[in-house]
Amino acid sequence: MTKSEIDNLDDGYRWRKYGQKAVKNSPFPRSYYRCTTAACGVKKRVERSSDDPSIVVTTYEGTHTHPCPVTPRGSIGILPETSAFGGIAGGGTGSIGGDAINSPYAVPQLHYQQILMLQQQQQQNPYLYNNSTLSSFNFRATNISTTSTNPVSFPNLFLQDRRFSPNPSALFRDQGLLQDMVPSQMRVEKKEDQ
DNA sequence: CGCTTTTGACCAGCGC
DNA sequence: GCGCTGGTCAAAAGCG
Repeated sequence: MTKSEIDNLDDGYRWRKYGQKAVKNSPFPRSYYRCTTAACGVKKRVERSSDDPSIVVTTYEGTHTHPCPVTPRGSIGILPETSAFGGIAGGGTGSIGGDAINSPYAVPQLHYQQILMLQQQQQQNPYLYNNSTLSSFNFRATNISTTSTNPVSFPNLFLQDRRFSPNPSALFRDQGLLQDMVPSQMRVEKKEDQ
């Protein structure tokens, strides 16, 4: 679970969307993605939480059989092995089964990408953010990696959602959502199962 | 031209 | 068996 107004979180892998469905208990559609790398059948589902639209629930299914690629579509997608999250990019991400959202591996990647996107958004829409919100992200980001030049094309991400949210700009208007984006609260730890 | 996204159709599982 | 729901397919369109 990741707190973000952006659905299409870039976790460093390349995904191809193969379906989208409206789900029963949510006004938001669920999107289905497959890893584009040949011989890697990892899938992920992306949906928005019904009771908190600012939360994106990403469910990974399967394990990547390849290292995290450098995505040619403008995102570096690389999480250094020496990062605070330690060796995530080595390929052992995700977990099989419905509880993949609780994977201790997948979540930090999303978190990292979010930081990069937030930095980008601040550059494009500085007036939307207060200083305290972004300063914490900048701090975390520089601690994670110094190569965080990730030109995520976030306007396109909103185009994707446009059909399903009558007024997407409302998400931006509501500064409260962004102010809630505290890094330590981005991931919902739910450790159990087995 | 190749790759990705969109989107309606199709299919399988499940509850009644 | 039927309807509902979630997941996948595949053709068409879009994009760089």
